[in-house]
Amino acid sequence: MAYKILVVDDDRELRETMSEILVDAGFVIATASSGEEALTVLKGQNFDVVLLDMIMPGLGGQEILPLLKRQAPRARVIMITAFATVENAVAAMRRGADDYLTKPFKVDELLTAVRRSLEEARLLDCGFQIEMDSTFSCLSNTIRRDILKLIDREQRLRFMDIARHLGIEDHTKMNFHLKLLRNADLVGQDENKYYILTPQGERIMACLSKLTKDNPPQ
Amino acid sequence: MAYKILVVDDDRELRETMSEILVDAGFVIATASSGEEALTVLKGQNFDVVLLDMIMPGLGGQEILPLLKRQAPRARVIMITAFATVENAVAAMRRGADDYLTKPFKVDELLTAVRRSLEEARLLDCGFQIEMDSTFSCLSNTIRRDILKLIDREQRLRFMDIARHLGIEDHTKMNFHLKLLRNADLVGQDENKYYILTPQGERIMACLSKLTKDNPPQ
DNA sequence: CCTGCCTGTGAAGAATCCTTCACCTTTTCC
DNA sequence: GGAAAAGGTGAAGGATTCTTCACAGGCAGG
Repeated sequence: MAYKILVVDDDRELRETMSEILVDAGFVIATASSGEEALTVLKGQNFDVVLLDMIMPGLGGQEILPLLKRQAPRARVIMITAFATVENAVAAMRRGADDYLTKPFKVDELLTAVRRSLEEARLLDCGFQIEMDSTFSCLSNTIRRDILKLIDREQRLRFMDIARHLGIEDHTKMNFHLKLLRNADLVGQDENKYYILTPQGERIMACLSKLTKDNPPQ
Repeated sequence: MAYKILVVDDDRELRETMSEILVDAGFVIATASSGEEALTVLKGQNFDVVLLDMIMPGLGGQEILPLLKRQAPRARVIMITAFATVENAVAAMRRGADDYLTKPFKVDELLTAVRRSLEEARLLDCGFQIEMDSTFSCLSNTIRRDILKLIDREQRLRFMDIARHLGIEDHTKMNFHLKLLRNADLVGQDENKYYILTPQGERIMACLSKLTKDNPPQ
């Protein structure tokens, strides 16, 4: 399963050079000579990485970056420019680029950046093959979300601590919800039976904290 | 409700200058003279923005950035350095900094960066005051997730299109789930009764697409 | 007008989820 | 050792959620 990379550059020669390097390295390549063409190509297929020139006639890299991210949110984007300033680089990253390469670059730099992006994508995705049904049905219950929030804040808690914190006097009820959380692999227990978040649980909470604001800045 | 900013710098003079500027601008400031101290301060309270010097004795900005993000995922981090190269800037952004400022900076640059970060945080948070129960209980059901995915892909669909796409022969069943999705404000209908995603629905799907990979790169 | 299809409602029953109760084992502490 | 608290199980019943069925208005085309 070779990784697919889209090379977007108006300079035909550079496009072909990059393609050659990447093909030699075992990647599957498609090219586009403009931002508009890139968006069309992206409609048809999924890419793992997009190499995007900043400066192109018509829509430049800066302009299509947000469109591209919307079209293919899972693709990693590496911006390429000859015009490297700190401000430009920061601006590109702020807009959602994942990495930034300055022309001229060495073959190794290109390959390193691509491989690193792929590696990061793998880390992001992977281990994250969630059992959606159990995960979301866990999250659909207020008590369970409160338990998660509490453990997330306190790091490690034991059974009765959770019950008291949340004012749940019936411990069998707690147990019922804790069991569901354990089955969904969102919480686990350490060697001393303290309840803790699993890695999955932590990721979910990180994601959740972006969707809510229950501690608004006072 | 003034915004709270944490200034982390080992240079006392600069720390005080920045504090003064920011206090004058109406922010509430705390300071820390090292990475370690910053983490301790962060334990006690929530900050909206952290200004973080890259180069400090002991733990430098680079090292504490991930710890800081873990400790306070909602805080926006602006890195500060005298040693500005494109590589450094890109590296800092890749590690999770939200912006990057080079010393020496003008008063305006500092204030602009801070205000922009706050603005972005507001955009991220806000409009996103989800009704969690209904949202998650919607997402906990496979059929409803499939409906969302389908609408997300096709943009606009009418009732029977959805039913046929998903192979649901009983339309009243579809209707039941659609009603829940409408109540949770995840899908809506346009003027021609086509079903579409609401802004909320789109945000949720964007978030979801990061958590799953149902179109793995072939 | 009538027929067929699209879209929708309300209600009854099936399936699932949540709570509660009775009961049990393990740990902790006096 | 013994009492109290912690931590856990299984089963019964109530509360929700999901499916199914019967029914109906709106709208196209013959």
